[in-house]
Amino acid sequence: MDRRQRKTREAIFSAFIALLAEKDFQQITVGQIIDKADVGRATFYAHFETKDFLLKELCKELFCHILDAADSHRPDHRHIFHCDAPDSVFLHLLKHLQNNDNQILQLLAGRNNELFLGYFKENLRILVQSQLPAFAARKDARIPDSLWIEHIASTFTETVRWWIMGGMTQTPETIAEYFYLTV
Amino acid sequence: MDRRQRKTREAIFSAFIALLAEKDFQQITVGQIIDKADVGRATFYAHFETKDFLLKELCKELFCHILDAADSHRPDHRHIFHCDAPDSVFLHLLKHLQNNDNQILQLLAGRNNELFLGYFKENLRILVQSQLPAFAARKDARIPDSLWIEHIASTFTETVRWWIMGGMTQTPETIAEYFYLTV
DNA sequence: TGCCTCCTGAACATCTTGTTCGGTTTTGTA
DNA sequence: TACAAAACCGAACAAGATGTTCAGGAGGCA
Repeated sequence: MDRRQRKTREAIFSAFIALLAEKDFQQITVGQIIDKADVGRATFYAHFETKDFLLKELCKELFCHILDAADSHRPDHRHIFHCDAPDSVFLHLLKHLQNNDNQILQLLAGRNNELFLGYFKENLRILVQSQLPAFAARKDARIPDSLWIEHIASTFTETVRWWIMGGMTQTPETIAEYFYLTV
Repeated sequence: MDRRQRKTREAIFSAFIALLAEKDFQQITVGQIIDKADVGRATFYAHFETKDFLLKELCKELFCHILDAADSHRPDHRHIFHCDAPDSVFLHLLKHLQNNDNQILQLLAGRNNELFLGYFKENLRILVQSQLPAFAARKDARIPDSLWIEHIASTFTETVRWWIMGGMTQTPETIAEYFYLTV
């Protein structure tokens, strides 16, 4: 990719993230984004079809990355936190969050948290599916599988929301404990 | 309230609900609402400050009503379903939903489900708080109270979402059982 | 150097919002 | 029935956002 394209794209993303931290997504205008990013109007539309597409691309960059990273099938990544036990993937994820990878915290804690927590959960579902055996012991046989997956994914998401909204005063280990106690 | 005011208000609500069933909230314009409601533009703004306020008022009408109705402190309502046990409030609520009070189902199942499920959960929190004793037995002492409330409210909301999205093929009793098994 | 791609910035038509106002209809009441 | 108050109409309006276009300038790459 051309260096100019890369720089423009990054400038837009960066401006967008800054604006998302201070006002509602719906109230952000393309004019504000290009002002902050210091790019031409036509340039913006050359990169992103619309404001919603920009959001979608941003989410892709953020969550696909962090959740791919949490995927236990990638040993090159796992050793960073020395997590070997198969059921510590969620703890791993919490540590990533605390580390504030990609400024994801500002977005999950900011004015648009609902938006991003929604995307977060959406991507989480895949991870949960691969981790299902770890929860088999707690599952009552009467509960349908699809509901069980939803339940685990939303319990984790809501626990993370609670953690962030409360100022993240607990350690990732404590939050992971809460998660395993509630699910 | 003047009969004209009532009719106008109802026409706007009705048109709004119809539009919400077929397109995203953000894509609905005031022009479309007043066309469908057959009401003048100035009239709309005399009733609702803005489109967002209209949404808020609609939610108030829908959820405050259904959740007030579910409140066990109102015996005049409870006897409809003969629910005497204090822990059957949630089952009561599910029956209300199945009954499709106020066309609430179309909204919870339609294109804007996230929006309404958010409001639903918001109002649910108060109900959960009053029902906490019923869940005391399942609560591990290490879990903070505020997280516990969030967990119960979101588990119920997510169970309802799963129910509705799946076409509501189960009975309210089954869903209530799932809820008590997962929470 | 030279070509090609990308960016610029201003102009533009179009749409949406929320307000205003003179005139008309409806309502509740005397 | 008649009347005053209220609610509604609808057209017009300013302000602002969206997405497109285009001629010209600047930067990257070989």
